[in-house]
Order: sequence, then C-alpha cells, then structure tokens
Amino acid sequence: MSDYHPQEIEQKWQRRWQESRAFEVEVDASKPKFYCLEMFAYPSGHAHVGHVRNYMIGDIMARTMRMRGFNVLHPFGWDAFGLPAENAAIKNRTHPEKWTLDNIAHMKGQLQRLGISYAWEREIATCLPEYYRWNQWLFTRMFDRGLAYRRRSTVNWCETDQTVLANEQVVDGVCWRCGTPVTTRNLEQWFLRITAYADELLHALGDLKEWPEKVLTMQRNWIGRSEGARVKFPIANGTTATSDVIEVFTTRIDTIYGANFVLLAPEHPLVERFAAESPDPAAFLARVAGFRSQDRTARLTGEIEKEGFDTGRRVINPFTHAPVPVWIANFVLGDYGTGAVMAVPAHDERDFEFARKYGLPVTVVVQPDGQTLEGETLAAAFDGDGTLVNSGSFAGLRVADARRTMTAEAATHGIGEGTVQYRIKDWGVSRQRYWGTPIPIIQCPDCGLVPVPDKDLPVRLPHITEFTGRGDSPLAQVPEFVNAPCPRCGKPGRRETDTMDTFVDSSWYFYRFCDPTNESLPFDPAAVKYWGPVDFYSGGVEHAILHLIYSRFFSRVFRDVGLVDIDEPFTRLLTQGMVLRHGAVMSKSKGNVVDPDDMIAKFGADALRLYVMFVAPPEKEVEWTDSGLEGSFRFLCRIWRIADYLIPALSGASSPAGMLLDDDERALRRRTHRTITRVTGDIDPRMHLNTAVSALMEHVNEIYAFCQKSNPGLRVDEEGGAPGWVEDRAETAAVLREALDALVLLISPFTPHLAEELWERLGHDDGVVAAGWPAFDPAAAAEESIEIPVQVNGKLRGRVTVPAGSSEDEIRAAAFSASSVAPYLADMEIAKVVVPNGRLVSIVVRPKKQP
RNA sequence: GCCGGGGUGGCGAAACUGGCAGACGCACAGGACUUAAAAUCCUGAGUUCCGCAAGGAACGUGUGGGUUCGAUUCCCACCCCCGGCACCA
Repeated sequence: MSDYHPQEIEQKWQRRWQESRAFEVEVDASKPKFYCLEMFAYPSGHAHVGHVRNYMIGDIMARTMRMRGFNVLHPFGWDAFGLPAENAAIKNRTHPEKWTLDNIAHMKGQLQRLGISYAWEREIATCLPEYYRWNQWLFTRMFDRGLAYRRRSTVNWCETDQTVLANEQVVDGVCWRCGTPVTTRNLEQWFLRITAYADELLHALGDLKEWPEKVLTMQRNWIGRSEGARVKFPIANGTTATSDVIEVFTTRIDTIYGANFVLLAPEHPLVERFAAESPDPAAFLARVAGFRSQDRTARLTGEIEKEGFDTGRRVINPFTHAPVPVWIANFVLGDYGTGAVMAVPAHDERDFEFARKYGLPVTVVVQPDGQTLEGETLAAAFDGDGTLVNSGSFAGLRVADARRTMTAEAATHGIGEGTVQYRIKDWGVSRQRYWGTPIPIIQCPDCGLVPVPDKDLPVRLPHITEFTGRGDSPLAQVPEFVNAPCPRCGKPGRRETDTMDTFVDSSWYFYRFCDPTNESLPFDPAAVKYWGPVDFYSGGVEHAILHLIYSRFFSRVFRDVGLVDIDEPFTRLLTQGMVLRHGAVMSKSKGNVVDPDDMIAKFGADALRLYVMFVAPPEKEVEWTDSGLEGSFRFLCRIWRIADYLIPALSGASSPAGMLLDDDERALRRRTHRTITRVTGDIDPRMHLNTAVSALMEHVNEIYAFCQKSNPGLRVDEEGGAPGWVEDRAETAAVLREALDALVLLISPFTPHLAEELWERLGHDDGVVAAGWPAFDPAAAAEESIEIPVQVNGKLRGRVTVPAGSSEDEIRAAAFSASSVAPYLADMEIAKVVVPNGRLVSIVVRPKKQP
C-alpha cells in the first residue's frame, strides 16, 4: 500500500512536461486547430486562487481538446505596462522594469506549480520592445488612415503633485495621493477613431452566438445607438449663415410642435458668443463656469439638480415658425449629439421638470388613446404612443408615422435630416506616464505631425532612474528622447512624450501569440489564418466592455490593414466568476487572499484544481472553503487507494468488448460508458465542469460498490490485499480495467499529475494525450431494463421495471398491474392515460358515477 | 429609471427537450474496524405530522394566479438579491 503524495508526483510530471516540450505546438494543416486562451495577467506580484481559477478553466478545455485530437494553442503572457509599476517605483525606488520582471518571474512559477499546460515558449510581455514595437507600427498605420488623430481634450490635474490623474485616481473629487481638489487641464491628446466602426461593432454582436447575453447587452448599451434627426433652428434676428443656426439632435421629431424652448450644453460652441453679445458677459460666463465645474465632481456623487438660465436669445422653430427661447442647462451633455436639444416638456420627463421649475410653457402635441391631456394641468410628461394634435398638417398621425413623415419633410426643406447617433466616443489613448508604449510621432515645425518610419521602430523607452510622480509626462524630462529630427525633412523636431493606454497592448496580443517572435511584422498572416480566431476565451467580466470592444475594434483594423481575414477575434467567451472569501473579493488589503502555493503545499495542485472546478459552475462566484478543498483531496486519495489496490491484478486484463459478462459486470461497464458520455458533454459543449466532476465521483463510488458487492466488508487499504478475486476472472478484470482507464483519462484535464502517474502505473508508456479521449460505446451504455414512474392524478404512486424497448401497451399493462398503483385505481373511472416517450405513465382517474 | 442575470435542504449545488425535485460534495448522525482516537469503509438524512416499528400522509423550488395528465422549467402580475448603464434628448 502506497499513499498519495501529490507534491512528489506533481514535480515529477511538471519536469517531464517541460523536458518533452509537451505543450509546444506548430502550425499543422493536417490537424484541426483549437486556440484556447485565458486573458493574460497583469503582473501585480502574487497570484491568488481568484486569479488562477480562470487559468484552471482554460486548462481543462485545452487539455481536453488536446486529447480529442486537436492541435491546441494554449499560450500565456503578461500585460506588463501600467501605473502600478510606476507607483511602486516611486514608493520603493525600484525601476518599473525590475519590479515588473520580478513579479512575472514569481507568478510564472506559481502557474507552473499548478500544472497549467501553457506553451511557455510563446510567452510574451507587453513591456518589451519586441512587443510594443508593433503597437507603434499599428499606430502609424492608423495615423495614415486617419484612425489615430490628435485634438485638445481635458484631463484631471492635481496642482500639488503637478501631474495628470487617471479617472480611478480621482477619489470624491480629490487627488488620491495628496487630497488636493482635482482641476482640469486642456492638453493635446491622441484618439483612436473607434466610432468609425461603431455600426459594425454593434451589428456584429448578433453573430456572437457563443458569448454570454450579459456581455452582449453591456456592449450594446455602451455603443448606444439611437435613431433620430438633426434639425436646424435659425437664430432670430440673425443672418442665414450656418453659424446662425442651432442644430439639435432629437429622437422625437414628431413632438417638434411642442418644442417650447431650446437648451444648450454649457460646453456648446455658441455659448461664448452669446455671452459676449449679452448685456453682462462676465455674469453670463460665471454661471456657465459654474455648470461646467459641476460636471466633474458633483456628478460623481449623485444626481445634480437641473438648473439653467435664459440666454435672452430666440430661435425659430422650423416647423411652427414661432420664436422660442434659448436656455443653457446643466443637464445637457456637450459631447453627445450636437450639444443642443429641443425641449418638449409635455413629452419628455427632464424637459417637463425644467419647464415647471422655471415656469416655461408646456404644449401637448401627442394625445394618448382615450385621454385628453392639457399642458397647464399635466402632472408628468407623457412619452408613450398616441396621436398628434396641435401639429399643423401632421395632426392626426400616429407617433411612428409622424416621425417618418416629418423627418422626410425636414429633409425636403433643408432644415434637417434623419441620422443615427452613438453613445460610444473615440478612444483617448494618451497617457502622461512613463511605463507604457511611446507614441511614435514627431512634431516638426514645418511638416507637422510625422509618424516614425518603420525602420526607426521601436521608439524605445529611455531609461529613467528618478521617479517622483510629479510633473507632466516623465518622458518630457529626457532631452535626448524629446529632441529628434523630423523623419521627413530632417529639421529638429519634438517627439511625442505621452505613452499609450495599456488597453492598446491587450487589444491584439492574442494574434501575437500565433507568431510571437516575428521581427518583420506583428505576426505572419498565415499563422493567424491557421490559429485564428480564438476558439475559447475566458476571463473576468470586468473586461466585458473596454478590453473586449477594443479587441474587436483592433481586429477590424488589422483586417483593413490586410493582416487578418476575420472580423471577430473570439468565437466563444466565458466570463468566470470571482472567488470570494468571507463574502468579499480576495484582496491583499482585506487580508483574505488564499495563495495557491500554500494550498499546493498542503493538498497538492490537483486537489486545488479539482476543488475550484467542482464547487460551482465556472461563471458563478464561489465562496472559498478549506473544508471543500479537503473534500476534494479526500476524493483523490480515494481514487489513489482503489487504483493502488486493483492495479497489480489488472496487468493481464484485456478489453471487455465481446466478453460474456455477468449482470454486475455489465452494470459496471454500462456505468463506465455513461460516465464517458456525461463527462464529455459536460466539458464541451456544456462547460458544466462541476457536474463533470460529480459524474466522476459517482463513477468512483460505483467502482467501490462493485468491489464491495463481490467482497462484502472489503478493506481496500489493508496491507497485502492482493485482489485474487479480480485475477481469477478475466471478465471482472476487464471491466475493472476499463472503468479505471476511463476514470484516469476523463479526470486528467482536472488533475493532470495524478492522472499521468496512474496512467503510467496502469502500464501505459505514452501519457494520456497519446491515449486520446476515451471512446464512448452506446451499446455498452444502453440500459437493459428501465424503471418507469407511475403517476395517478399527478402524484407519484409507484414504479414499474420493464425491459428496455417495451411497447407503450406493455408499459401501460405493467403500470396497471403494479401492486403499489392498484389501490388508487380501485372503484375509479379511468379518464385518461398518458405515456410520453415511454418514460413515464400518467393516469387520470375520477370517482365512478353512481348508477 | 433602463438593461441583464438570479431566488431550490443547514451550506455549495444538480435536474440537458415540460416528466421520479434535491444527483455530487461539505457539514452532521449512526454502524464496522480500533484498547482508543484519527483515517478508512458502509449506512442515514427536504420539512411537518401519524406510527413502538416496518411504513404511511400532507406540504415543498421567492409570492400570487394561469396553461397542462404533469410546471424548478412555459405564460401573466408582483416581491427580493446581484451585476451593468444611468439626465444620451
């Protein structure tokens, strides 16, 4: 009797996998490919079990598909740029690169000790010039296509630290580090024109059949398409020039006869002019400034009260030709639509609230069916369907018809047009930071913005030794970096000193894995043609929007640049749930993290992997429990014991196929094949890893029960329990061998080390991948007899056992003659009998009518 | 407010196409083994009630209704929890 010592076994197999390059793969057109990917990791220091759950899920998939004969690409890498490294540099006086690379080394060790089957030779880290060079390459391509452009935009600014703050660094309106109230600054910033793909990104969501509904919905909301119209309201007493028009965006052009006033956002371009032309420009601007500052801080903490003031100006409603006042309102957004709206208080909740507050008129132009609303007495805006009134020649139309007709009418008269508006904005990628990809642009006094030519890439990050966290872009303090000749004319120019948002790095890394060392292109298109798209992608739901939209965007840019011929990079997406402890997400600050290495030391990596997969479905949050992990460990010990007991007697066993088996042997064999089909389907396509483990547990229980049945009171763990009863009967040895072989292969994606060890002990030389996924034999799995429940008036009253394949009449007869059912039928009239698919008998009875 | 996902034993959960609710595990209880304990192997267990017992009855998947021979599953209304978006005109 030997005991299960996971640590020894695990080290042995991890070493062998590495020596044999077991998970390294190459393009092989003769085999079907499977690209399995987990979202790569930010190297924050230590991975806890919450992080690694995701890698375990992916590993089950990768190992299963490998055994099923696929050429499996399962790579890993590091999202290695980012602010924490810079903060650590400021705090600990280490260089961000050292901090990052040290963390990578530690975390890589953690993952290797978990036995995740990564192709480590393809490892990438985004902070290395070999990688970020291609960020720069793509950026220049985007610049050439007008997809990357520069404009002024506001950033959060801390006066004390003299630095830009990311949104996450602004806590309740003050700097996270020093508590100074945050102000804004206008800087030249780079944007990527994701809006050019808004429509495509939205529509293609419909093709993502294997994405969670939740993520699709979130992306739909984020892109935020709305159909409406732009309508021009000429300024009263102005000229006919376009500068004398306020253009509004509305989704309710049908209510335009009720547009009692027009509202401008505080950021609207006309505001400055109206102020200048007003009697008291200073007071005017002060009120506007008040609104603008509200946006930054007050809006984060809660709903701000609707406020506004009359500019004194009037515009002409192009449908009614009546002059209406123009107000400036704090709740109108400057960066959506045209920054101006027509207010229809009778039919818009916000406009209604505003009109009532300031005593503005309310004109009803849509009447709901069977009611007559009056503007003066209206209690709330009515935004439902109805019939137009007070709307000139459009009166009497239904809302939907009016929208169509009036949009066309506006277009005919040149006063407006139908349009589609998106909520999504262009992606601001400039970061005034050190630890990121330098933006490869040089500003030349003559040529303007000039991209760095390919031959000069990468633009390397200069080595900086002092990190203070103060000042604007750290790169601006390195003259030898900043001063660069214009690539076009050679005159002294100035290099862009901002770095890229790290989301750029992660928007295409999955293609780099296909060809990670390419020195002439981001990747060989042929490699991506073979491996792409990612077949199975898993990661945290926190990336449901940004990362997954940016990746879909970049994938299309690569397509349009000509490097890939697919649109969608991820065929199937799984968003894994987090691991909680004491009801909270694991975090260092809460002190509730579980380090996988501690668990490996106690129970082994296999037990940890199995537990995390068994405790709940992959998408669900789970609460960590030590006792659950212990239970999984016990289960593995139980497997070890039965295998250790049986293996000596199985060396001569052959396949049970074709043997004349007794009832118990046939039952065990049936069980084995049922387990094969259940586990197979539970992993793929169902991805119910917890029930796959349950099925394996039942299978093990069944093997024990089989042994107990032949040998009541059997002690599997006793010394010298040489199982002669197995060897003596070839059929018994054969079914037990088959049961054990199947168990070991089926559990190998979950507990690969234990499985390889047992597989070897079972006498196989080539490992579980070479063995392949166990074959399912439907004939062996077929039941010989089936138990059929019998219901009387919907209540379970008995069960009958009939031979498989019995006719409905036979099943019916058996049900009626069953002793447990008969009493319920006595003195009753049979009203109806249902036998759906021969699976169940449902009898409906009622009392016999008295003659 | 809008959108999405949920609500099943003491706990994590299962039930794949409308068909035996609670598989599997944790915790718990009992038995075997042991001088004893641990470990192991076996057994039990939704709740309530009746019965010495074998066993039996009723109730039971958030609440209330509906469809159906039959509903955790489908339909309607509502309550609660989680997540996302949120003055997007």
